[in-house]
Amino acid sequence: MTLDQRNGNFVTAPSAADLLAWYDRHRRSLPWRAPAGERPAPYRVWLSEIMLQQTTVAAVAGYFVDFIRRWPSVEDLAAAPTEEVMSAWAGLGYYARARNLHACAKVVAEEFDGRFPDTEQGLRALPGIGPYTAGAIAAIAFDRRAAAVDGNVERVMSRVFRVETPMPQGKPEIRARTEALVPEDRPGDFAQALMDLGATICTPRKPACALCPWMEPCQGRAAGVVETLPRKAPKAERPVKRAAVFWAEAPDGSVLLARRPPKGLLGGTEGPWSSELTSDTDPAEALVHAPFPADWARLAGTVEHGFTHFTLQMTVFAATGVAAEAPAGARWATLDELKEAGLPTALMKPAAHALAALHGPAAAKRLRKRPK
DNA sequence: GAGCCGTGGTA
DNA sequence: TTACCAAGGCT
Repeated sequence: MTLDQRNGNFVTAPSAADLLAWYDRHRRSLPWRAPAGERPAPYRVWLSEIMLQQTTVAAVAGYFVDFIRRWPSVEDLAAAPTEEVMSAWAGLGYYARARNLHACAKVVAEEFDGRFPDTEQGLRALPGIGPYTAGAIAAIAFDRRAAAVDGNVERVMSRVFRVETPMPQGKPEIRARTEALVPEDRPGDFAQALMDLGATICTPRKPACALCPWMEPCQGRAAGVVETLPRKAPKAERPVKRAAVFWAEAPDGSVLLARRPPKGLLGGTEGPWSSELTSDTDPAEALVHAPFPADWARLAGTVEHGFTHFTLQMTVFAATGVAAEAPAGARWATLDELKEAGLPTALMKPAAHALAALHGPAAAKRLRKRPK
């Protein structure tokens, strides 16, 4: 028991044992998790943790199974062409993760003989692995006494300890609080238990406090401020930017696909030719950005896509029966090849828009991803 | 440290 | 519809 100076309440500390007991009864079964009491393969832990960065469990599950089936080991993944990895990742978002994933696989396969480092510090040095992911892999795959502080843990800890300092200023305190709680025994289960608690009980809205193993010691609940935590500064509003997308079809029905530069927005992905997506392009002056001269027709309507920091409004220009060389960095591809290439959602939208306009809605539907 | 970097689900 | 947000990392 300690005294909370802010309100004079006596509070008991949350215990790892209580959380682990709850976890033993309520742990989620997930594709990357080993059965209770077993340690999952580091490759699977790493792959899942990268995919789960800022991405929901539901979105990741299918991709994880696909990747494991296609590349069962880190050596297999390292040996794959980068283009294939990018295609397999298409639709998951944050494409720098896919580039770093492949780079990391190569380092592990070629320099570490296929074995992941088993310490936070060693893991932290690999591409795509930051403080959170290093802690998660060290704890889950190697049972190291490491804290894995993600958005879930931030929420749980800010509530249990009533940390009212706004993020990100409050992060250091939350990390310290978490590290102090990690048990010597079962640190990997502790990390996963904390995430399960955040995902299923201590949710952003309407947390199920009555079911929480830490209801008793929760200071946020005692103060009646649970749902207001963690505190965050208001986000800046998203500007709208305009771009032109050029859908070109050759006489044989193949379409023009361009590979985007490796860094920046949608870096390394393929899609229809377009003006620079991050600059604001007036559709009335868009034709200067076309891949080649042609009889470009502006299609009716626009296509919108929301990114984290801006909304993109795309005007689609189409040309059919085009007999032209593909510009450098681009190629003519059949629609089957386009599906194989995998387009980011932002560019799948204008592609579907063009197909629907030129060939009817049925043609656009064929673009949709099918379960393998 | 703050901006950049996707996507789909939810209320 | 808008707004928030989900197992963050890089620059």
